Amino acid sequence: MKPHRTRSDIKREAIINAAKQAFQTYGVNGTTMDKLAQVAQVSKRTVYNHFCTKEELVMYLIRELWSKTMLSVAASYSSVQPLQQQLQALLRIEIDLFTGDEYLELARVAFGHFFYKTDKLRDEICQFTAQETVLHKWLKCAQDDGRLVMDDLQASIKELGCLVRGHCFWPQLLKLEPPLSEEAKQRVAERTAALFLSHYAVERPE
Amino acid sequence: MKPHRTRSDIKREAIINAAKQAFQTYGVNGTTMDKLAQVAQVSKRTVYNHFCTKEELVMYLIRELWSKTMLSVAASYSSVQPLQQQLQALLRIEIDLFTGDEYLELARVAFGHFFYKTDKLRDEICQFTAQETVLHKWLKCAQDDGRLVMDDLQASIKELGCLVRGHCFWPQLLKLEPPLSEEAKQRVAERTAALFLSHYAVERPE
DNA sequence: AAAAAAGTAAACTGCTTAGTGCATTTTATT
DNA sequence: AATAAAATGCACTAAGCAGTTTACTTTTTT
Repeated sequence: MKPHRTRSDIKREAIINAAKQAFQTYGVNGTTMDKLAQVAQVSKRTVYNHFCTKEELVMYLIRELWSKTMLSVAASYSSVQPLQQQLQALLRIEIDLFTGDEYLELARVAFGHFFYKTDKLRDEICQFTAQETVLHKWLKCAQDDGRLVMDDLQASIKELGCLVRGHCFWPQLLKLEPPLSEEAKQRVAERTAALFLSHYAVERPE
Repeated sequence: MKPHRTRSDIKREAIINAAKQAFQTYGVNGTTMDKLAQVAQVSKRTVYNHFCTKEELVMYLIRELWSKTMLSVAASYSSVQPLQQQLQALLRIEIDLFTGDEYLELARVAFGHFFYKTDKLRDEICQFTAQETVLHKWLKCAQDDGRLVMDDLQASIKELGCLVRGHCFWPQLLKLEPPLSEEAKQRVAERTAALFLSHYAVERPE
């Protein structure tokens, strides 16, 4: 069945796209509703017909993009595959998530908007942090299987997170460094897995 | 010789302190010049007598605090001390720098101000990044001494930086996590050094 | 074709804020 | 004590911006 995109739908989409782009480029405060309407090729009144206030538009964007980005991935531990190979693949998934345009743009809008409203930011972030469990589960399985020995699982997870985000998220969030190339992503996954495993993996000729 | 702090000096200092605090709390945009004058217990006109524009005040603060923060530390490699001990101490210095109130507050003001002016941010940051050489030098010495083997020195430095900043800078910058306690700082230094060395240090009974 | 729903343009309200002008008072210098 | 320098209070300008109102046109639905 055809969605039958009405004019209203088209206008709405134009507004959302314009907002996404403008917020990401100029920030929420730097984007006036007049400017936004102009970019969206839409009357300002139409913007207000779809979103009662600017804040509502901002929150809609953040939540909507967020849920789109958060398609959680399934991955499971294998007791036969080499750890390096498995961990590397897992990290690669995480890296791809962070380096995705959608994710980074969203993060920029959200952090820019919430930079001085840190309470709200925490609230919003709490609602999704539950997804961080893939790595967690895998590490636990590997530990139970006796192939990893970690005295403090939480700390080890954090170490992985720091390495990944430090390479492909924080510098890009502030545009201090350009986005990683495909090779660079792969390199980060490899090196990070190797570094991590050489500390936590038990010695065993494979 | 006595500095002879005139009233003018006192007022100026009050302005600077008020700005430091207000910018850090409410952000540059969230701090009006009227509010600032009120906090500083000073006439708004006096603020403008000391700083022609708000922007000038912002940039003064950032540059001034920056140079204060950047008292570079001296540290040298020893071929007899255990690597873990040396690296741990070096990391601890770095951690202390990042977790210092001055540094964090400055970073918040700067990032908040430059979040959507990334070109200017890069320009400003370029002028000080030369200081990142302490770790660099140490790693090179250890490598030349044959006790570390790193295929890519730059990448290894980055790994250390990710681990340190990921633990004690980024989350605190956005107030997603509270500042580290003294024990926590020590723990991060220990764990990070251990993780790093177990990958890059050559086997040798000490 | 008529009615309802949505969009448009432009002027307008109300509020905030950076920065100024000026007459007056306070502090520092000679 | 006289003069210069800095600080003050307060009204003011000019600009920007979220959100509204109005009178009118286009699209969708029935």
